[in-house]
Amino acid sequence: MTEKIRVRFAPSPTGYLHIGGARTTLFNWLFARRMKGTFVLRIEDTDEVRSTPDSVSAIVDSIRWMGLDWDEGPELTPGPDGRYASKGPHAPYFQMERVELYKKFAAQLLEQGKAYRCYCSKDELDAMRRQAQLEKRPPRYDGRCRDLTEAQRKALEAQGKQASVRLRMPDDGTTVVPDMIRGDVSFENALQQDFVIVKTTGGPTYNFACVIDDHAMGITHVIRGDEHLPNTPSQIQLYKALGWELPKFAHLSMILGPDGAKLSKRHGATSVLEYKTQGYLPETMRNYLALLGWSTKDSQQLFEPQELIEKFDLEGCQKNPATFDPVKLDWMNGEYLRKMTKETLLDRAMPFIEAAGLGQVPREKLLPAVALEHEKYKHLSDIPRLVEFFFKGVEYDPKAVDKVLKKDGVDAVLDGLAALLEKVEPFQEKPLEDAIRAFVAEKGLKPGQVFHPLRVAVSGRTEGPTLFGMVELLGRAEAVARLRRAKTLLAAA
RNA sequence: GGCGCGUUCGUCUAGCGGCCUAGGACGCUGCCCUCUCAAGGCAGAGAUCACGGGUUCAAAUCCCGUACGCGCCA
Repeated sequence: MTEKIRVRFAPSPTGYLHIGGARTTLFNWLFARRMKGTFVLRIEDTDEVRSTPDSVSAIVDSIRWMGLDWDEGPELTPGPDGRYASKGPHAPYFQMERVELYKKFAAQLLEQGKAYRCYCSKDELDAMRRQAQLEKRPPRYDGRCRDLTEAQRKALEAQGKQASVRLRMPDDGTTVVPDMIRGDVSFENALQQDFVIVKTTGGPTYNFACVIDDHAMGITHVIRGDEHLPNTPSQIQLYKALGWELPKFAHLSMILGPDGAKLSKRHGATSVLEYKTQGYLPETMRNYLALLGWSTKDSQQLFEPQELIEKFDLEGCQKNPATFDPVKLDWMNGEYLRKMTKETLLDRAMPFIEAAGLGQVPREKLLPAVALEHEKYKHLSDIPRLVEFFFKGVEYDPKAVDKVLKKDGVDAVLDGLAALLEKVEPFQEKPLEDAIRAFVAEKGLKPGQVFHPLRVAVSGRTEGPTLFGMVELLGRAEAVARLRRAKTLLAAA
């Protein structure tokens, strides 16, 4: 029996959950579910100025909207004070509530001489950096506080100097990052600097808190974005200094915008929740994001939810970055929309239908209207836009009127049609079609000469659902009224 | 600037030494279906596998350089 795997997603609550974070969450979650392991959500809120409770909510809501869940981490909803409690055996899962732990290990490292206090001020460090650059040396900390004597430290402290704590890095050799996606990546220790683990404020740095928690929480696999790869040798030295076993690392390639730069705001929507409001489905997001940087041997595109879990593996992860393609996302969302039953489709579209002011329309009227254009939707938000003419009255598209209605003979056609629709019995798709086709033949016209004006008269536009189904759904009174209205429109022109 | 990562159709990717005249998907083009728009079906265009050297009987696949892109540290 192998060790049970434990993975985590560890966002900083400094904004919404963006696409890249969502993909990292998804991969961790898929891996955990696939391996029957545990998925931990840990909030890295050590950046006191930028972290906000709202961001925690945004992240929690985003992950839940995607249909993902965590086994340990914040509770699903905040308490009365707006803060989230933690659930799970390694609680708390907010780093600000774990500072005692970091202090403890910092003290231990200090005591063992594996870390030391550094009294350099920001100005001194800046000067050091400039000097190094001038001399064309790598701009790294020179280790000047490494071997201060007790007396020297006392003196500096007497001057009121604040100390940070730095980890002593090896002077030579290399640190190898064994990565499940990219293989062994090695870094020369001589080029690494003694990095800060505790800031002058007393707070832990990202790299420090991260290592302490990953170990404390029993994380076996660290699956995270590529941008953390250069941090990893430092973290590995920390594991060594603490005498801890390394987790397995897997660094995911980044997601790029269409211009090849890291995906960001200027490329359009980057927040997961924006995709929700734009009418994308969580299942689409999961499927699409899974394919950004991962694939099966046969390049399968569409996956059932369970299938995605069963087929996901780290071996299928891509080393090179992927460009986010909104066009393919749209296609995929359309696929998922088409796969739904019309009932489900309507249920899922309800929030959008209500937002469009159609909440009062009875479900039995909505359902056939929505179903009529089922294959056309790419977003849930398309639905109200495409069906509202059934319920809100016609808005004539001037172009359609010009092109289709303002033609010789249309006037008579509309008249004839109105008279015809008064009589067709029953007022249903098939009898309507038969009657109208008979009308076409009787008048010696081509079908298009009747169908197109009818469509525009009744819906206001040249494209839409199947003609006779649409007329049936409109009902006799409304259809006739719209034909007459279109006629007056013509008369006015 | 240093270090690291990456480079297969416009995009996502398959490929892990011979099955590749480089496969699939989105998009694109054409045709079919058809009352429009879609959806669907069929067909097609599209990648000298970044470039240059090696290694090998044989390289998209292995090695070394170069270029470009990106990231991290500042």
